[in-house]
Amino acid sequence: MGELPLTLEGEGRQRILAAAEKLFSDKAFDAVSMNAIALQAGISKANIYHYFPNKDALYLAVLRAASRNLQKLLNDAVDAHGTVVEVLRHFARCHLQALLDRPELVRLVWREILEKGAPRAREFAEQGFADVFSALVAVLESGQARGELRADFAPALVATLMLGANVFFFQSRDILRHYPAVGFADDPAGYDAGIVEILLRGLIPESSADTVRA
Amino acid sequence: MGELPLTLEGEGRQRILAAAEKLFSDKAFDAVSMNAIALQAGISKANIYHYFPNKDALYLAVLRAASRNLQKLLNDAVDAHGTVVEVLRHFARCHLQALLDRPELVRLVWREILEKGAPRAREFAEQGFADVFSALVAVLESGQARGELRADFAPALVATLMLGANVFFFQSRDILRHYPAVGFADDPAGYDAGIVEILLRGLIPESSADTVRA
DNA sequence: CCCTATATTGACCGATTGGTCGGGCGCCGC
DNA sequence: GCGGCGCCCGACCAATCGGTCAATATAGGG
Repeated sequence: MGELPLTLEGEGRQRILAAAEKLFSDKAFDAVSMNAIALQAGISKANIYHYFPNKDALYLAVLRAASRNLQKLLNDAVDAHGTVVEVLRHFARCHLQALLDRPELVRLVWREILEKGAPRAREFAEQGFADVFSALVAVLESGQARGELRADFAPALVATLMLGANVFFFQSRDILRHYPAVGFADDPAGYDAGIVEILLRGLIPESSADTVRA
Repeated sequence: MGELPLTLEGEGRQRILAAAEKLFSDKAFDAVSMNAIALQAGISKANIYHYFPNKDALYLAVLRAASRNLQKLLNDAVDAHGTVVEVLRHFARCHLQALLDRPELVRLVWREILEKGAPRAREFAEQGFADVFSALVAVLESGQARGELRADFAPALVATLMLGANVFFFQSRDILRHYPAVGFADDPAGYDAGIVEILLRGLIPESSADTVRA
């Protein structure tokens, strides 16, 4: 018992998980049949039940793995060094790149968050959200403490703004692409560079910035 | 033929549409059965087929109506007067309020946009997006032309940023609410006020704003 | 070689799915 | 009174759903 198998452990299990991940990321839970998963994995439907007790458990396992992988990806975007401004630039770019690199994971997890009627694993999907959000808030707070950023804004609000900018870009990229006025749909790095610059410097010309305060 | 009925026209039809709208906004297409819709509407399943040829047509009709209503709501947020800054403040507040007032419509339309596997009526759902986005871009452009806003940013980028801030807030409000650092989850007006202020004035203290340009 | 444990399968189950059909109910013009 | 027509329903259909089961293939250890 417990001896390490020389042949790939759980090779069949991984095949099933990969197939289910692909299908569940494209279509909703009820729109994906166990037959379709078996077909995609190249095995029989009954064989799935050798590894997973039922459809919900399989879905949960897929979401669990996706959530873990996504969380790891996104956390990599947070660890950076240098001035706060540099960290923010790095975060924005890496965060969006992570989303775009693994769109299946993002769609999978985000759909679970949006679904109002069937919270199968909502708390679990929210976990990835937590770490990134908290880390970003911490960065902003330290920026305020060091005097690199204004002290009169709520860090959580700016964190929401930045995350929202990236998530919204990810979600609506296909729509934005066929707008002539949008030149950044296929240039996520440029998008984030612009976003961060605007956030840092604002939209008001400096000469008239004081007129806003009234 | 064509005589106006004194009794409510399409009263049954409206009942079905309302029931379907409620269910389709909570759960995905395949997760909502015709039986459930009939039950919710208080009629028989067979009766639905007297008004709609099949499930897809019903869903399409629901999405059509929702998209139209949402579009109307959101367009109201755009028409405003005064300085560009005032218009932006008004837009942000009204736009988010519209989303929060009719969450069923938003979820319905937005799910259709996110679904990668079954574009039942994507183009149709995107229609609402178009008007709001264009209108917001126009506002920003006029602000630049009048010199009220800086001239060195892309209007479409800022429009994306603002819409994303609201949509993301709408989507993740339930998650944000149980973060202690977030005080604005139940104060959308305050959230948007903060967003707009940051966008206008930036995060950098004015004294050190020039250090960013390097 | 056999024995055991894991993998894998086709056939099958009851329940539910989207959709159909024939007929009943009620109202309005004749 | 009496057709006709829009509205509405219970019963039914084939197909598919998630899930079960008994039977096989496939290994590796003794």
